[in-house]
Amino acid sequence: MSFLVFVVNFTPNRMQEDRKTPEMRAQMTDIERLRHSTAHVLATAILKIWPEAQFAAGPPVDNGFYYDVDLPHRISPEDFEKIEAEMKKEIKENHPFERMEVSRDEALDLGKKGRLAALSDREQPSKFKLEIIENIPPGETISLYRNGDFIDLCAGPHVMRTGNIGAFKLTTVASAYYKGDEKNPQLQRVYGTAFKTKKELDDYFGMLEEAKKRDHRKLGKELEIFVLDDDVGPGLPMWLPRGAAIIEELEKLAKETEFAAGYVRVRTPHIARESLYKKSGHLPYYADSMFPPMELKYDPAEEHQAAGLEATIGKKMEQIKAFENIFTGLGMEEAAKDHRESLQRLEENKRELATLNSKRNEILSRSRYYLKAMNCPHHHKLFAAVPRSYRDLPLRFAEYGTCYRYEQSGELFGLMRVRSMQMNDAHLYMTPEQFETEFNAVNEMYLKYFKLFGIGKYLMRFSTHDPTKLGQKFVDESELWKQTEEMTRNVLKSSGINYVEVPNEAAFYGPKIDVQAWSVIGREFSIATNQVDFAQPRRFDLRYKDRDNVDKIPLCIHRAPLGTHERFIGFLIEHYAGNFPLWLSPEQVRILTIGDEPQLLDYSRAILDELRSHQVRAEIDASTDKINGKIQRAEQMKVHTMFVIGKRDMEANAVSVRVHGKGNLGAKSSDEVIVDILSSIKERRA
RNA sequence: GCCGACGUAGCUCAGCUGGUAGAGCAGCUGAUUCGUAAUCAGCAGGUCACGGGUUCGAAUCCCGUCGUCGGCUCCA
Repeated sequence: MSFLVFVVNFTPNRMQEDRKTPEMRAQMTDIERLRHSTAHVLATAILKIWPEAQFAAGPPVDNGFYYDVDLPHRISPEDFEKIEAEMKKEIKENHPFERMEVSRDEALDLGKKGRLAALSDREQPSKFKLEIIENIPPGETISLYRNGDFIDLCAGPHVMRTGNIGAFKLTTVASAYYKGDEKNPQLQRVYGTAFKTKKELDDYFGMLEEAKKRDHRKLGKELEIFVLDDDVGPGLPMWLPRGAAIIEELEKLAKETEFAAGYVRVRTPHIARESLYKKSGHLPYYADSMFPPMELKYDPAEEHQAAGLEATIGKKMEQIKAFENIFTGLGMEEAAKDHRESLQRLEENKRELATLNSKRNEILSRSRYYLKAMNCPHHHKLFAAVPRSYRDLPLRFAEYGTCYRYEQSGELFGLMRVRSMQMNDAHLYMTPEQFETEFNAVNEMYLKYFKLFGIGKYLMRFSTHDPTKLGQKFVDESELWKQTEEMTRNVLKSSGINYVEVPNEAAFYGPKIDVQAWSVIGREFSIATNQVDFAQPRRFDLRYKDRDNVDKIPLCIHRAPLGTHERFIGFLIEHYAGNFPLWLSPEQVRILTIGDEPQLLDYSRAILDELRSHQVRAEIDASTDKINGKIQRAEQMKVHTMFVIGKRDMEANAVSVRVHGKGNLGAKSSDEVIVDILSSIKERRA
């Protein structure tokens, strides 16, 4: 497990993208400094091969560094050898990294001459570097770094000499939008990594190899947990029996936990009319993430009505046009005088038209159905279905809801990013006074789960809104945003939970907390979420009657401590490397018989039946393979416990126990072993 | 969605610069009766992702589509 450490970095990416002050840069660790210097050497090498290359940014990142370059030649991994050879030369020459401080004008002058991020003056200016200079605040020192002929605009810091770079390797080339904005052109991003010694570099790649063995896509296939089939569709995983078994266990866990915490379970359909998502406010903010709607045929009455409206609207449009033509011919002021009556009628028509249009839209909207991308609107309808009193609150609706999101094709990734998912969802409705207790209880639920699964490295991200994006990305309720964010921040502070605040990442309906964890592959994922919603209860006109006999709007929390089955199990596969604890193990016990004598088989089957009668997922391998072969196959499938049963065991009323990863534990009384197994499952032992 | 790479039997992979497919494992059949990580033999498995094109001839070269992967953007 120790090799997990290298991927863990508690700084969220988004914050790294912010401009670093010179003070922050000075805090660069030794390894970051080394990698940053290697990025300069990379640029030097690329320029030796392609002098026209234009460089943008070249920072150190979690496991290495990159440099963004604009170059007509498409750099491919086949070019790496050539580039690395140039880099080695540069390192061998052992140039010092010299820092030079220049005035803004000197910097601009060099940039215009194409001398920044270059080996010499060039015809084309260093366009990206010039832009960076523009963005350096007035008071700040502008510095250049030189190694050999290469001069770059750079705040540093660097290692002393290129020769200090002990070992490096280019890893991949990908594209990246300039400044991370989709609207900007794409640059080529060359990635590499560097270490002080060759051994550290080799160890790093060794660790990557180890990590690959845990990849949930690889293990998921080998262990027969899930499949993705092209005919079913991209991002639509199907669960094989072994995967479904894990799902069953997670649901059991969630249902027990939620029941004990006072939740009640509800069930809702997978689709809903467009009108529901108009009401919830999802359509303007979320439509891109939803599958396109299904259009149903109107029923004849509605169709007739719609056709009628269409005709009426057409007529009105013509009338208005005719009036407008007249008025523009005469000039409005005169028209108003002469045709006051007509003008009034025009206004009337306009109003009528608006009404008719909205009626027609409503009819159309009622014939359009969406696959649900979230469960909240359905749950809100359930809240509204029955008159609620303050005595009913908090009310906690839980459902393992099935949702469909139309994720962009490039986002799909094994089980971690899919288009169909089942969420450990619940919506909690409460009075403002109950908020703190409820919110805390949800956070505690996560922590309890994480302890159970042995998830030690995680980060709570508190996402808030960006006031400049009210009405676009976030509902336009400035005051309520402030209030709920303040409320949430206070709860977090007083509970003492560690968290980082991430601006501009809230849900459209309110601030949220995501719990981020790292897969062994080095990717970060939100696996759990806890979101405040002040917007939807208003939109759905949810109310409860308070003590003072006044209708009030409840506050809502959306929460999913176990996230979705897809992502959570993807995460668990990598977390456990497929070696699930007994309670989660898809196949908990496999009985391996030595030989196939009828008496022995009877004895073995009786034990199988006993296990199954206690809901233990048990199988028997009564094939004619040799015992070593049976063991090999069971071990490969990572079956948790094996009962090896031969004549000797049968005569002693025993089984020989073998546990995956632990080997042969010797013969034990079968009754005792079963009791042990049952208690391990019941207690969900690690 | 964007840029790039890749796509050969259920799985893991061979298949040179074009001459119309091969191994191991898994599967099936039979033999083997074996005490803690593979008993032996035989059989069967492929429209080389899909659709066009170049060519006497395409798994191999070109174009397009789909999918997967590495990133970017986005997210549970």
